[in-house]
Amino acid sequence: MILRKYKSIIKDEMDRALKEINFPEVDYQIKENTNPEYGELYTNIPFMLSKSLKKNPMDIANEIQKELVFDQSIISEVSKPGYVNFKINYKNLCEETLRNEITQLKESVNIGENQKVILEHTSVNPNKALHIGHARNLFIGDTLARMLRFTGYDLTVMNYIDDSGLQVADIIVGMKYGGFSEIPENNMKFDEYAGDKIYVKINELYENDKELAGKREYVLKELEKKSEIRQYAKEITNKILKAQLETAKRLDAKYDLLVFESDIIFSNGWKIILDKLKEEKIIQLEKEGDLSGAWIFKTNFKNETDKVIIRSDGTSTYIAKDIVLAAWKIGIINEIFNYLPFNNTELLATTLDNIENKYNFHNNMKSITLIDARQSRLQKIIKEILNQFNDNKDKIYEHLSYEIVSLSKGTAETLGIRTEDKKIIQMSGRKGMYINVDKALDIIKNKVYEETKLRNINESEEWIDNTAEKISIAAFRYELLKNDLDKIIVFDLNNSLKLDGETGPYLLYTFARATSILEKSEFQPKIEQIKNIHECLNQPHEIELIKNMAKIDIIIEESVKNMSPMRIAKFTYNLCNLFNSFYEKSPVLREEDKNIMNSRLFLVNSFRNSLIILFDLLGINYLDRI
RNA sequence: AGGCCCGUAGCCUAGAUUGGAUUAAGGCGUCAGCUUGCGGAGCUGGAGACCGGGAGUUCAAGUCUCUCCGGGCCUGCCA
Repeated sequence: MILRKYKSIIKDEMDRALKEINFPEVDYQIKENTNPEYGELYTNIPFMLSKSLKKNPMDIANEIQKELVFDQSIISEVSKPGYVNFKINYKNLCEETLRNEITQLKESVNIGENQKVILEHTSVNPNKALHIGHARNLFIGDTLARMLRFTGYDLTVMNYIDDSGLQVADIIVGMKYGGFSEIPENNMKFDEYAGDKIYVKINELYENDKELAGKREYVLKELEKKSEIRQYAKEITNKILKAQLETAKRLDAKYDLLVFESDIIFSNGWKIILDKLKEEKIIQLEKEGDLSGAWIFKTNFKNETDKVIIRSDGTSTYIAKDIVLAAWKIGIINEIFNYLPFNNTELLATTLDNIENKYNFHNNMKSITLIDARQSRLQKIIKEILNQFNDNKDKIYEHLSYEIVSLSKGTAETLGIRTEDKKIIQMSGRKGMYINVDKALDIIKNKVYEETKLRNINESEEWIDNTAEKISIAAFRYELLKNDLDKIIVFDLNNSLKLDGETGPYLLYTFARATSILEKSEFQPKIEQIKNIHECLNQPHEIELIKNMAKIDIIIEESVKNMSPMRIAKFTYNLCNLFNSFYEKSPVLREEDKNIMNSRLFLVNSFRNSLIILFDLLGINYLDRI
């Protein structure tokens, strides 16, 4: 719509010109300039051609530039060692940017073209409450989901529920044989109760109670049969899951589909996959050695040990279920589930009940699985196996990896964790070394509540509480999104209580400022009523703000292509930063020249509209006042 | 031991895809300012980085290659 449009106009004309002068084809790009002095865009193709043409870049640049023909909105210039720069007429850029409309923007960034994609995130074992590491997964996943939908993908967001694993078994052992009550004490949230009170304690008890430890193996086996214990476990895990989903809802994450591991186990999917694996000789029966009698997958990777898929006793390993799930996602096998609303909500869940199937979630063009970096090896193996199926053609299975959240030494110590000489502490659900999402949020909220109250003494208790809740979530969300996926986040409670600088509250504050101006102005000007808006908004800080707003389409496109929520987060922060400079330097309501005032007002309104779009992508609820 | 990831001011973090042109950008902290002015959860300015070390490729390297150092993770017939 804006800068992206100019980029493609320039690219087209460049292509034409290069063909005209008969230059060899190279894969070049139109890039953004870091220094606005040289114009908005440039190309470095003269350098790329310099060698093969045996000419110096400056001459090539001149040759190209002479051939280029644009209308008055674009000026091309050659500068120093051999760049061709493109300056976009500020009048055009300014007017087009300020007229930003969401429908137009969506159209211009429609890179998905309705392609069917499935995104899995969260996927926390239903035996404990979400901790802040899970929150990172959830925030990244939910933000990606918003980005993919915005750019026109036909997306399914799924949450995988491992309801038959060892971790669930621990809770069942605790309740059935360990003497733990099925009802939490003091109205504790059920997921928190299971995780904090049972999971941690039962693992301690195993140390000295061999019989209890034996029960765990028994329960685990029963979970894979249609047994009474399985039925019981289903009830318990559903209660935990509901509690987890309450937290997810508080964090503003939305899912379309829950896939239960137990439904994979009891479906015919595994049999189909197993036959295919054997038939296509992807796995093979080991005849001798340590793994004798097991079916294994030999990896191509250097020095990797072979992966057991079926144990010598005939049972399947954990990875087997993942292969079925992955194969289902990209349509290597047909639909194996039916679907029912979960807990009477809009959220759907898999079922094997024989009902009419109105939905179809398998067979996606692309599958994105968001799991932390520790599972990279396993995911690599799954991808490798999928690649070997004959009927896997052009489908993409992608593991989107992100680094974990660790605790700072100080924060770990406040939890009573012995840190010894370690600088950062890895969380562990089993050892009870973690910070619950709800608790972390409550701590942040207490602080935000005080700050909000100070600034809004006349507001109702309800208003303050609701506002504090929203600000806290924005703070938490931004905190976990602003780093790139490959960076470990060291979580420090004191640090996350910061409400200024590059934070969620700063974004909300900026939004409220912009809103406040618009509320106080008597009318909203139409751009047609303003004379020469580009001349009224011609101070450096105004130009910089507008030019950055013009980049929104490019940023959204790049963020999606690189699966980078961080890029949108940083862009939004930068835009707010520029707006606050504008706010200090260009008074709006106090400006005496009516035309200038209206121009600024119009800018404020456009900026606010841009923020609404960006906040929506980031999952931040905007507030007109904070 | 092998594989993957990280290393940018005191601390944290950007610097995208495919190397490109200002004094390498921002936040925290620190120092100095700004409010009878549209919300100070803000703004302006200062100090603070030879981008972990070294070598290489290139007209051009924070960015690519190699190597070394430091840190993290993974490597189960557990899930």
